Amino acid sequence: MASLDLKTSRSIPEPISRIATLSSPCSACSVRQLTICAALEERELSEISAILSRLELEPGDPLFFEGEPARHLFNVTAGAVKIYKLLADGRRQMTGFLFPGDFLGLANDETYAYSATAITKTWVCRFPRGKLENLLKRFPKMERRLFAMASHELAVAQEQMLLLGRKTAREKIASFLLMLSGRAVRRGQTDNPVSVPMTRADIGDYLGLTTETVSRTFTQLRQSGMITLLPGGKVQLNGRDRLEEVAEGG
Amino acid sequence: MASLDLKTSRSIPEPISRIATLSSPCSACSVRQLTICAALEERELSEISAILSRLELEPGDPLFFEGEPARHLFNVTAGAVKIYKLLADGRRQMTGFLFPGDFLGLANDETYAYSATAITKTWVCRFPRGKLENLLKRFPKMERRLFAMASHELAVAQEQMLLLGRKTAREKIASFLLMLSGRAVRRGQTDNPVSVPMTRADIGDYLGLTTETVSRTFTQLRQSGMITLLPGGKVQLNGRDRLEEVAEGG
DNA sequence: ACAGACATTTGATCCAGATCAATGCCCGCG
DNA sequence: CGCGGGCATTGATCTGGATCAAATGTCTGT
Repeated sequence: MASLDLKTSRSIPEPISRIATLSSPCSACSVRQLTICAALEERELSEISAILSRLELEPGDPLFFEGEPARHLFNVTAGAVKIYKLLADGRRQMTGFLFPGDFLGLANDETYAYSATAITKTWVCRFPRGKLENLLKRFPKMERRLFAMASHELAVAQEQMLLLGRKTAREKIASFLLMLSGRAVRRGQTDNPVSVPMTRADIGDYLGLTTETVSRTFTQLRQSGMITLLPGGKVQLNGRDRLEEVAEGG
Repeated sequence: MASLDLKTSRSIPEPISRIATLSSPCSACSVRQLTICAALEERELSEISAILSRLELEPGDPLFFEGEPARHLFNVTAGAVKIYKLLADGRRQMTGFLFPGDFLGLANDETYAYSATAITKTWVCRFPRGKLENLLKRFPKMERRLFAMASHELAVAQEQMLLLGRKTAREKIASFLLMLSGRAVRRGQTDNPVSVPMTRADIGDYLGLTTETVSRTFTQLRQSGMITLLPGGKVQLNGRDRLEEVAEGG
């Protein structure tokens, strides 16, 4: 279970997450079309390049903690990140899993509303909040892009509320696998088998279930032939249509 | 329970929701400082006034349905609106209750991601999507304001995920009452007793509970002296601190 | 004031998923 | 090659909230 003092503020520990020495140019960024940077022309990329730092994170490294002053915004370029909120007694709700192209760190008041931790070895671009805001003022297209991404997040969040409030364990797991698969395909990766880089506990905290129920439900879906569990955290979906029917309560 | 064909698209039935004849000027709008219109100078208000229609809705009147083409955006100026998503078999998840100053209708793709219905007699300003977007381009401050409102919604949505996934019935109801109270105060209304204009069924669909559990939990909180149920859908909070402790699982 | 339609409350029972408890599996490391 | 520490799985049992079932309130319109 979570140690209870996760909220005690320490920010990114620079010794662990060292600044990448190789600054590969933004023009070569493989996920640029998925991020806010898609709003910039080739010749404008140097502007954003000038304000970002590239960080490399090990599994378990924190990006930031809930309640901390929100000094940076981040863009995932490789790996996977989990974002979550905690209750005082340690109960945890994962509010999202982030993959290459995803953006995080938007803060409504001046502090982060959630904590963020790398799941796998992860690379991120980090933008100082103030500098990025200045850039947004100069490039309205980029601001519009960011707004569009936030709107999309909002729709995803509402879908997740439907899942958390009204779906059964079986429906939740089916929805989860389809979500991972759909997101993989949007990033140009293989959608089947789907890579599931997080632990059963993390999945449970995302779906509002316990580790045990997640495990049992995977077993049950496997036994009914809808999925096959492959080594290395991969899951093969045997017939997306059947899973979709389960996910929507059919 | 919900009739199952709610998704069959009809949009606002104009006969029911008649266009207000009195177009009180935006300069006299009592909730202007809470909405996107707060971003405009006094002299710019005519621009927004020119593209909006004022609608008056009766309890139960729909604003729009999930899946419908998203032709309009709305601003609540008086009353209360519920927004929700449905599963195929009629299970419902309320994703929000909206009050004066709140904005709705943001759509990520070209269709609404949720349905919206008036709870009480309600007044809204309605903006055609395309015309509002043109205005946003001309008034970047307004776009920034809308973005800030969306960011705020996102933080609220994450808080709601924590509630849905990890809180007990008691904690959910306590959180709900505090949320209503906090929002009332932001609109300059009395925060205690708090007005609860929605039914037990609606509350249940918002908190991921059944009507019966909502009712029982209200009774339980009443019996432990933390709240008093007043006529006319009002609830008096006896000691906010105690309720807050309950809401955070203390 | 009264009928009818809902909304709410309360009671009895049930069950999906939580909790408690081993055991198995896998991988890194000495 | 065997040992130790996290996961993951599986089993047994418990329980919070769902479900099924009546009352009982409370508005609305006539």
